[in-house]
Amino acid sequence: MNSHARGDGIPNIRENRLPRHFYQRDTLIVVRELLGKILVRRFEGELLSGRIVETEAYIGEDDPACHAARGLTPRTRPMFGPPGKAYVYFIYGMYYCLNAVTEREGFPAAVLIRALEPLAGIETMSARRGSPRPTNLTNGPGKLCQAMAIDKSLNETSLQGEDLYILDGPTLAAETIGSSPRIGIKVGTENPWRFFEKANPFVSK
DNA sequence: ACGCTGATGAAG
DNA sequence: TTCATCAGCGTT
Repeated sequence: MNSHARGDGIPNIRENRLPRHFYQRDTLIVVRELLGKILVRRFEGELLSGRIVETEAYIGEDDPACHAARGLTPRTRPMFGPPGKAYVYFIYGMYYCLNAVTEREGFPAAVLIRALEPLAGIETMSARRGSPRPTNLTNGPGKLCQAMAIDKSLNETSLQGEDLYILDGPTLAAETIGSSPRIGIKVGTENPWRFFEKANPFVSK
């Protein structure tokens, strides 16, 4: 029985979680297919969720913008590990960023989740963000982590677990996906490895 | 355009 | 131990 055929009208959330093999593929495929999927965070008994509308790919030790370009260190270890786990890092002294680890174990790569379209738990997320407008809640990698209470305690946790996971959803049509160089980096700008849903107001600035 | 803020890794 | 760097954000 699949998740749409339970007969009780309640989606089978567990079975809808993206499996590990979704992530164990070419990062340039995963970075596009993650658009439209649903990021879910269980926090203090409440489910906070949002539809992924912007992502970036960081691919291997030869990508100068990838943290793994300096090799295996304590910080970058999650990217060298098995796919389907979270890589959460602290940046600029104030913010966290969430990545989904991709590719086979031993090949360091990940997809940075840059923006969400808020779905559930909007009241809680607004309060955590200091009550900004809905379009200013999760339109940036640091903002969405603040809204969803994602910090280093979730580093290296499975994305098929109970506290943080990504649900399957319809893959976006290619013509609705835009791309550009990645944001905030000074190297690797020749690669247009940022992807976003065109004309979506929840994409970052 | 700039200041906030602290982890990170390289240099010494 | 110092130092430069930094995949961000908010305010100016």
